[in-house]
Amino acid sequence: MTPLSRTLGTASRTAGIGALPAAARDARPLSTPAKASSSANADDRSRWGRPPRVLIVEDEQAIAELIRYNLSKNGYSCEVVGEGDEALLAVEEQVPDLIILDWMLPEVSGIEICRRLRARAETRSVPIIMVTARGEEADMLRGFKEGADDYVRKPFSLNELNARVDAALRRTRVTHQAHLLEVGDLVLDAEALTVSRGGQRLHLAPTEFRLLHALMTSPGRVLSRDSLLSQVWGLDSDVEARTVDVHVRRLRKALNSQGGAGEVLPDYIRTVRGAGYSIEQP
Amino acid sequence: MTPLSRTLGTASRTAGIGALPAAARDARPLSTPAKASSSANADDRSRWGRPPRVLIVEDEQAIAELIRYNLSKNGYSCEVVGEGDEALLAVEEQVPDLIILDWMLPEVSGIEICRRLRARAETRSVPIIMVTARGEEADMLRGFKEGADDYVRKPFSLNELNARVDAALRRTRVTHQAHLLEVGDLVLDAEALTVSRGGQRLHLAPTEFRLLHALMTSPGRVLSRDSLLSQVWGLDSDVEARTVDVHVRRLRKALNSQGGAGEVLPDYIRTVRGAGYSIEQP
DNA sequence: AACGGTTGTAACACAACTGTAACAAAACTA
DNA sequence: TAGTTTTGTTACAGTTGTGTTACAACCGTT
Repeated sequence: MTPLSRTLGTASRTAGIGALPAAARDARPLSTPAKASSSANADDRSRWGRPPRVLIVEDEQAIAELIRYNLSKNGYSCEVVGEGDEALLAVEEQVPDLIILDWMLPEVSGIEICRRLRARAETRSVPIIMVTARGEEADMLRGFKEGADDYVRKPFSLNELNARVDAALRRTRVTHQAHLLEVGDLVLDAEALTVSRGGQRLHLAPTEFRLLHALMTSPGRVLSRDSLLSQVWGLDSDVEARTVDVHVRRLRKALNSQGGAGEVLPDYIRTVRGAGYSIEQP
Repeated sequence: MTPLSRTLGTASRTAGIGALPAAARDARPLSTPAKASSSANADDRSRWGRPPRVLIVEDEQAIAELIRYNLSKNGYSCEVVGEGDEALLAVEEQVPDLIILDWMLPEVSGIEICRRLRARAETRSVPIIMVTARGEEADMLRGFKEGADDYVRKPFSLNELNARVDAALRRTRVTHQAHLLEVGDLVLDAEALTVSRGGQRLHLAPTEFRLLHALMTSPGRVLSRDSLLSQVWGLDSDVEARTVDVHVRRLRKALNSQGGAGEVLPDYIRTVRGAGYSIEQP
């Protein structure tokens, strides 16, 4: 009944620019294009909604501290324990997003911890990065065999460790944040903020663009209206779920009506009744 | 960039990872099967239903051959290409389960390939292991940033490579296959919410889909109408038991009447008089 | 102040889906 | 074989979910 009588909480909405306006200035939380920055910091924060939690299991204080400092600097939340038992307790209390595990521990061996973690359902899929003294290949193989995800030799480069931590965390969230997304002949460039189909440039309104971006980030997967609302409109928006439908309609129109002619192309967006929408090759 | 460390004999590997619960925030009651497993190779075969396919992108013939030999010996199916273009073509033709990518390629650089692969929806989640000459740390960081999953320095140990290949595939299995249910040539994807028989996509109504999902969760097992009612309609529904029959009928129709023709395929759903229904290969 | 592009909502139309009842056809029992 | 129980099949009316359109508010620009 009441047409937009409410005040927009944030005045941060950008509208019409000529060519392809978009979310550039519009600091929408979840539509951030991939940044060329080195560590995944801001990126990971937005993906988890909180700094990823890393558990460091390392008995040599100096090294532990080094790792902790380094990761903290990159926006991770770290906890350090020096012994295997403590590690298991810490995990019991709160399951971390990633574990950095020294192989040579005083009491319970790294391998034992690894095995225990893999045995439990809650921790089965938590990535484990082993750290061990130089080239003990047998150890390394053993570690992989027990279900470790990655392996770093001491002495290691902090950059390398960072990179591996980022990679491991990225994997748990399957999507790699690339700035080019392709599905069939649909190409979305999250950096240039452009979309084209079959080489032909399309014009999308900002919301349409973010919607398409959300869909193309996980192609084939069905996204519910709620999920899209939080991705496209932000977690704290009071927009009706049906609004998504209208924007899907607009997006479809923009994608499928090539040129100005009345011709209609096959549809990329699939409606899944009772569930939501997904994008896939028609 | 020649030397490799010697080939250690053993091919013994184990992997003890099960599936992790798939979060389906959209649909109604869904549950995921969890299987236990032990041996990696036999396991990999059974998970994929075929030997995992590995694409090796490496211009130095000797090294390529060495890797190929080694992986083949361990039950992987390998394809070798020497250039970036070829790699992209090969992937176009058939998406491999894993890619081993040399960083230093003659024409198109490894990084470029990596980027291209990450852009395309079909290859976005294929794990990539980079291989590069001695500690070019900058390269490594770059690689991870572009979405590589792992990194191996030349000269590398074949055992290490094997271990990393296994670990990467194990991860794919965990994250990727968790939401796939298969019975015969029937495949249900709980994430994409799709069902196909013999590769042919089928259309199911929501209730039919949930019903099939319930049946496929425990193939071969007979589920009573009550049990199906609670799984599909929820524990607190006041739906007649006979309604199940009607939906089974609809589901059968959808599954067995391929295409639009009048032809009828063998039936996957078995009626057990006095007990209920079960799904199994016809 | 007017304007063109954009956005969220409401309202209606339409197609798809759902549960039930009723009858037909098996399957079992005696 | 006749009688009984269980399942298959069909039709239908009510319900729900989506597509579509129109519209007023909004924003930045002119």
